[in-house]
Amino acid sequence: MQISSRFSVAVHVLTLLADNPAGELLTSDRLAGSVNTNPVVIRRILGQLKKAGLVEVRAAAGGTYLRRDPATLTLLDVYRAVDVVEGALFSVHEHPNPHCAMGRHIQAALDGTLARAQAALERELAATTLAQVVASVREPVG
Amino acid sequence: MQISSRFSVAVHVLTLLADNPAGELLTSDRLAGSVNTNPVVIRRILGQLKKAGLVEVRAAAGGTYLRRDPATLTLLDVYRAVDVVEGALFSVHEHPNPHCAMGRHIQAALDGTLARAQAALERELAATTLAQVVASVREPVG
DNA sequence: TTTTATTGTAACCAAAGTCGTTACAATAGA
DNA sequence: TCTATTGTAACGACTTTGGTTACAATAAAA
Repeated sequence: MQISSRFSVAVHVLTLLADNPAGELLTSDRLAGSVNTNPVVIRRILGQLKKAGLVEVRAAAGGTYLRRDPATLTLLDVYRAVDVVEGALFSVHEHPNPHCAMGRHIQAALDGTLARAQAALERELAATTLAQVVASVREPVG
Repeated sequence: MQISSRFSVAVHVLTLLADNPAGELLTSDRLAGSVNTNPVVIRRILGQLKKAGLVEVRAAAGGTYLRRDPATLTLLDVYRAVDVVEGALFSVHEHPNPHCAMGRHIQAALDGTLARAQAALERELAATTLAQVVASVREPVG
């Protein structure tokens, strides 16, 4: 099982927007061209990014532009925006046996442990900004 | 999207085994009772744990016992054993547009970033032993 | 040897999520 | 008014998950 590519596609799109000359809009068709997918897939993701305030989308002779400073926009913001993991990353069995005290205690102990692992993942995402991604794209060596 | 409960069920089962008086076997029926699921689900998971050398399973008047020292068995071992994430945790779009250099570079930069996030998660899992889980179950306060 | 409890595994199902696609109304700039 | 674009609904094919039934293989015990 993998985390939906919605997240990586969103970062891809935001990177293109951040790299774009200021003020110029990119259409879902052009963005889809770079990712190589269907424009509707891109529009669905743009809808989520818009809802989270990361981009502004214009209809008609339209397109999208970035609404946040790439230096302060972290991958955790994107991760949250596209709603790729709702709540807990690790699923635990929903209905533990209520008659087994041992079982209940294990679930509780496990919850804490798994939450720490999830937090480690999110800390790493929070430590990476869109500006850093753009920089490493421009200079593949670094 | 969440990581399969196979992983948390496996840790649950191993915790029960570690807490069990030495030498005594637990059947899939009893283990299923604590987790509150079907014995076949447990047996499927035990099969993976056995394959990875974490447990020994006996047929007939059978059952399962732990084969590794809880103090050195980490949650990363379990995570790997149940094969809950094959390869990369984050999926990236499989077919980037080969004609878009920008797109290709973004994919490469993204791969590195996402691999770091995954590594952070796995480091945390590797830092937690089964013995620690057992201890926190026995003493819920700590 | 026979009996018996248990494992190992195949087969099937319903539910959910993903990703791509077609279609079309709504929008806003020229 | 014309036109390019967005927003969204609807659908399909695919995959994974978790539960269930069924039954042969196994090995301990009687």
